[in-house]
Amino acid sequence: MTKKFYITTPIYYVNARPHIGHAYTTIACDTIARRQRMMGFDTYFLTGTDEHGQKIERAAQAAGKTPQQLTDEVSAEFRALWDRMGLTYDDFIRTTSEKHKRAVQQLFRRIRDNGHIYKGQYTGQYCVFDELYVDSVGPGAPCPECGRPTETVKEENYFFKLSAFQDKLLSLYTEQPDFIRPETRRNEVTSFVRSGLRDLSVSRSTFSWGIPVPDDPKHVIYVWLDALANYITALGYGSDDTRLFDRYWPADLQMVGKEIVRFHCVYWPAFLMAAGVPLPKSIVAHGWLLFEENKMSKSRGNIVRAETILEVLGADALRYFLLREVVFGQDGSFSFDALVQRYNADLANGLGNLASRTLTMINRYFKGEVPYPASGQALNPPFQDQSVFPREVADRIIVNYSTKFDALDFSGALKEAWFLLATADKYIVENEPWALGEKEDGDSRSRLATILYSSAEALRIVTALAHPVIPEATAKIWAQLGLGDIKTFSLSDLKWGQLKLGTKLGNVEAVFPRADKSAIERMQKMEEQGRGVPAVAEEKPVTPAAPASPAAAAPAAPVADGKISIEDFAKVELRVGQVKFAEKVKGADRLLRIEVDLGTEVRQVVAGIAEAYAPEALIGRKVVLVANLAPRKLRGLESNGMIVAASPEGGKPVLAGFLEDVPVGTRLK
RNA sequence: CGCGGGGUGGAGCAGUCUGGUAGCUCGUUGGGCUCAUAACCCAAAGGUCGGUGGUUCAAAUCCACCCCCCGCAACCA
Repeated sequence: MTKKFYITTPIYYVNARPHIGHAYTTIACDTIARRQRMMGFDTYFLTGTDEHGQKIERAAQAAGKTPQQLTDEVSAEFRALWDRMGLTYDDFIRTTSEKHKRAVQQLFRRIRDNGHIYKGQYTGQYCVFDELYVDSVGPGAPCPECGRPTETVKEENYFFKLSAFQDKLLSLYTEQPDFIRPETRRNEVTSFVRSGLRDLSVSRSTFSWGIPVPDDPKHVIYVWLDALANYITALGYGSDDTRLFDRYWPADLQMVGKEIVRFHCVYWPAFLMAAGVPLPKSIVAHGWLLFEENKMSKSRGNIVRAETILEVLGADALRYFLLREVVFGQDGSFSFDALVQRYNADLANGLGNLASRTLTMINRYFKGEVPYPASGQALNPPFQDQSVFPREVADRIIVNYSTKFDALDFSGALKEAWFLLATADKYIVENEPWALGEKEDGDSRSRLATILYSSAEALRIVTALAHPVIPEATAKIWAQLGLGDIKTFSLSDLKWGQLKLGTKLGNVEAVFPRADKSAIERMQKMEEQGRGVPAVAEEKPVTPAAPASPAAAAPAAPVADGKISIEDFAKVELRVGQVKFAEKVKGADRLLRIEVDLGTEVRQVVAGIAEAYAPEALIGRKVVLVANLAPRKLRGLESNGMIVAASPEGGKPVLAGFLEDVPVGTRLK
């Protein structure tokens, strides 16, 4: 019986449009899934979208859409991008599907019937952004996760007895160390659980965009319970047809971003225990992708979309870069420069060039047929040592590659494979096949045959190993080697010497044309054009995982090219004001309390410019004020407007002003 | 005492858990080769591994203290 392998990505929250961070997670899973298939495992690969919750409800409202319309759109975008990238998921689950909804209710019932859910009263602070209850803080306190103000809620809720699972979870982490990888994340989770777990509210009655609680439809089920369940509902848990569930559950590997480790490593196993469902074997957390050392965020305007890279360099380039450049599990850095450099050095000059030189010579010297190595087997030829390819290097690399790949050290595994490429390049130069090609004698011919056979064999092995990572190009090289469809090759059989003599080569052409500087410029330009107006303050990093991106107003899709209409601009009321009074806000480094005369009234504004301006220097100065901004409390002081300043990256703010005199109160337009 | 991540040749990083000759990629310089996508190969220069102290036969690695940088938050409507 073949062994099965079930792998999942997080389901992506549809409040953010897909970007390179989502792609990173999904590519990693796709690569693992491809390798498992090639190794002969019965593999099932799940991804999808998470579509419920208050954030979505509000975002839809802001965009003038129904929640279903919004989620339909964004979910389709994810799916379209995955298809365009050729990702080999077996199912794409949506939490708004009927199948999922019924199954989640089924799961809820099971947990409740098992006595792990009770009804209680909750009064406290809630962060809409993180869909998180915040314990032991006062009204208006900032969310400990994201810092946004929490909202006070008072509800009658259903509670899950999470506290009862503390010991079971701790022993799970101890007895099954691979349950959380890498180790640093396991330590974090362990100390979190050890510090004590509170019962978890698992229903909401303040909004309706969710799955109704069975027998009590005033409530909807907590989005995380809803979302996490996707991993089993997609397999048919809680439905009439549980064949997939029986075949694939428990999951072998569940990939998550480091920011949602807690949900997957604490809540998820607790829910499953409560329902009497077996636990997944391993939750693997990866790091974040930074852009040129900085976090990607909408407000920075430095989010990179996968489409740009696909367009210019292709999916393989992106896949290779992400898996080779980033040490898996740690944060990694993305930049167009680094991408193009990797592409040229490793793919064009490395794999592509070895394929090109090897295949060209076989075509030229042996009319396109893989030549017979000397002495029949080529593997023990009578030449001086350097004519013999060091096949033990190949044997060792096949083993090392597997070991590292299985430990999820993609970068290390690829390094191994590329060492074989370098070995082959060196081997070719040392043996100068082009010189032998000039000669007609039998010895030269058989030496030449050995050399080219060996080069082709090294190429074949690297191609097979790299196929899960760069599927398109390796499929082409495989065909150029005359080996047909690489999908039919069984990776577990890979070893030196399998290349059949006399194999007729396919058409040879470059698989990785070199990229020049214009590629970088093109990608940068595409990103600039693709960027919309930065949404409201949105500082969450680009993370692939579920509730990744945020802010209610975010997906209120701007006009296609990111421009706004004059009407949109007119909504912002900018007026000239004069500073009447300014003082430092006590206990704050950067804040000034400023009274600004608008002609018709004097406003109190709190501005974060104390580092750049002394209070007394501001008095009498004319400034530009956003006059119709909603009031906001800062350090306990109400701020009624925003003073406009240039905010250089990393520098101090510089106030906007006028070179000529303007009357106080004048509107800017 | 806010949380987290870092400080290793010019650049970017690995190595730190499990002490034992400091490694990789790119770049630079010189040379070789011409089969190949101006690609490939060889060689060289370049590091007191942030600092101080400790443990040890031995410290980039373990311990203590300190300095600096970057996110995030407090306070940037």
